[in-house]
Amino acid sequence: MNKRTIAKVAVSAAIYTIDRPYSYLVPENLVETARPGSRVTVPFGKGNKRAEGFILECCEEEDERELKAIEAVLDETPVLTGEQIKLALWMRDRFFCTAYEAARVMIPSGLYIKDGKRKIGDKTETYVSLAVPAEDALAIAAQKRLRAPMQSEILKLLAAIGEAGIADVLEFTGASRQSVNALVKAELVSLELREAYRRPVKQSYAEADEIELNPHQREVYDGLARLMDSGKAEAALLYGVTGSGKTLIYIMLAKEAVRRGKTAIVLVPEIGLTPQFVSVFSSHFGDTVAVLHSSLSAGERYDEWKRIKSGAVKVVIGTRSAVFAPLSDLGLICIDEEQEHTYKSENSPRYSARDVAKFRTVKNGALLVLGSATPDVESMYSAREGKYRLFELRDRFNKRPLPQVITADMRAELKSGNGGLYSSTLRREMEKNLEAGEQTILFLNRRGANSAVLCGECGYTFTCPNCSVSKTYHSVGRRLLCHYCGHSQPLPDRCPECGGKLKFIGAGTQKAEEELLGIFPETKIVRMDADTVARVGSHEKLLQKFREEKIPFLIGTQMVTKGLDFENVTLVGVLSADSSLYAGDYRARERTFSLITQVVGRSGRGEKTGRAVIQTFTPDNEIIGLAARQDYSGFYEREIELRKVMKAPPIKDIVAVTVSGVDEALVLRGAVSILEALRHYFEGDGETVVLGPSPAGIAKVNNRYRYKLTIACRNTRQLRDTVFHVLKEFSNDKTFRGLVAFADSDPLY
DNA sequence: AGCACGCCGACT
DNA sequence: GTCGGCGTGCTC
Repeated sequence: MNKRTIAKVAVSAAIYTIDRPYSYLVPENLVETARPGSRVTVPFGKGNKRAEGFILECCEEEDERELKAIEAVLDETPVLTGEQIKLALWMRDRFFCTAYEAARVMIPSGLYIKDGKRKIGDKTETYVSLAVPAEDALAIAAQKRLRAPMQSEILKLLAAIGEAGIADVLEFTGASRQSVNALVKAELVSLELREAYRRPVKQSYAEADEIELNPHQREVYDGLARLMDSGKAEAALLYGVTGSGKTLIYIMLAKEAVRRGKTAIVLVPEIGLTPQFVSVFSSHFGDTVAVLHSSLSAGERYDEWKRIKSGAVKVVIGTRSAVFAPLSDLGLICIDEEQEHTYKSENSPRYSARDVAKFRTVKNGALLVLGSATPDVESMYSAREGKYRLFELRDRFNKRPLPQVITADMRAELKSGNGGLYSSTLRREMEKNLEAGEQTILFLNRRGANSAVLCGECGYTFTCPNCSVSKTYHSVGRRLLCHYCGHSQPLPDRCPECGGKLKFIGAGTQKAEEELLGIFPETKIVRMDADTVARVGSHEKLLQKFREEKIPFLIGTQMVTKGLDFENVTLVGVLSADSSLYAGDYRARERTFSLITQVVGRSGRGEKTGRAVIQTFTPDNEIIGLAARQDYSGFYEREIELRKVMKAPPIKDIVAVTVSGVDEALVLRGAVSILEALRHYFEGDGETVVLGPSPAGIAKVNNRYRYKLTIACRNTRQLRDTVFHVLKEFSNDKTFRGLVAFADSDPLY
């Protein structure tokens, strides 16, 4: 019997219900390069279609089984680390995805193959260095001063700094490439072609002063830093009101991790927050900071990833997927605003960055810090149960008092004949601010920033022909498009039904701006929505304008709630506090509380005390009252009681199963069949409840109807195995041919 | 999912 | 006789 080298491969063509490590023969000539973590191409299925895969494991086997062979190895060195391979297999079990899908989110798309060639090439740069000792170089420089002044300058520069990129050398000395060539010929300097990195971060940053923590921050920092001593994995919830200095704690902890030869990841909830984090971290960590998020160009992302893998990076900052950064010796992961739903992926792999972070910190004996001003009820519950260490920062920076909050009753406004967006209370406060030359932020509690279009005469709306949603208007190219399937059409001049005039609705920022101009005709306003952001290029630029030109008003949706730190903002207006309250899911109250609390915290971050006006039609609503008082613990106590009654998380876990297909009746029958199968398996276990089917939040996407089942359970290995089993049986059931079913742990809705 | 194998009806 | 319909079952 002969010994063969076998590779276990995660294959791209394997769908969820048939996914497992597939064994392939490693041909003699590939034994050297086929290593765990490398990508390969393999034949798969009856037609031996070419598929891509990741090698999970290599082993020697005495086996007679007829095996197919690996076709080609795509990487000279493995793209996945050993830890990432383990993580991919864990994600497969935990998030109902294939190992290939899990592995694929860990590597930059720039690595992907097109027409047999990599899309993104490696960038190289020529480096110049001295070929002789520095003293000799200086002596020669002195000789050459008159005959070859440029060469002389280059030698002096290199004697001072050792080596530099050729572009920098030429720019700094004003020399031309000929001078460098002459020096090379004279064997005084040498050239070297080196891999260069496309950097998304500007290279120059002022070095920061030492951070000085106040006694309270110091105490919290010491407690957290002590957790790093144990060498065991630890998880902590850092609960600190807005402006209490959580970012300083992250920086200090990252410094401590680096001092111990470890590395750190800092996650932020949205791209808009990365620039300010990157700039403050760069001023402390210089070039050893890398940034990862989805709006980097493919080249930048690829290069940051390479730089991280090379070991040159100590601190990675980024959004959700940055949790996969291939850092070795990970010592710390901080997740800022940990309650944000953006940490959960809505498409496969449907992972939660918090859970992935937990996995990685446990595997590395590292520290996990979840930071928030309004922690997720589930995280606070874990902290109170002793699963996380709890740390609190109670004081705002410089002991600034919290803003004074006024609730404006919009019912009363309506009765007294004010049907507009601004209450008399808010108008009065805005007037005061205008007079005092102070700035105001107005927050519209709406999701997203795009607007829908309807006919002002017959009420015709533009709905997507494939999905059950309204199309949104994009000023770029003046088109209407569907966010779910991408269906797009030019905006007609008139209503296609009655020829009436079209009206823009939606986020309402435009309307809020118009009405505000009606009240203060002379004033300047910065409006932040998809339209204006697209026009100026980035929302950074709009904020800069607001800050630098001291524009009196900033109007926006959720993008104004986070991270903005403007000293001169002393008033915040929440125009419609109620609108997120009645979404119907168990997280609606939590989202509303968190949103209002955060936006109110934007006020009064400088010397002057801030004010906030919360406008509501339900001033007696408990959540609005609690947010107005910034009373998180009051909110938590009530909410946890409700969750106990509702058997919602954290008391129970939720796993959702979604069934989709073109034929709505069949989808419904399929969902019922899964429901019955699940109930059959969970019969008599006393804690698992299966509810549904109900139409999904967006009932139709891409002409496919979607129905959902909700399993309230303990999300254990055994439970997930059962769900997997039921989904597998379902996919084998011919009566439901054409339907697709998938499961999601802790879905958003 | 995607593909081949296989067993029944209308064609040269 | 044979081309091709899509029902069935497997994927190293």
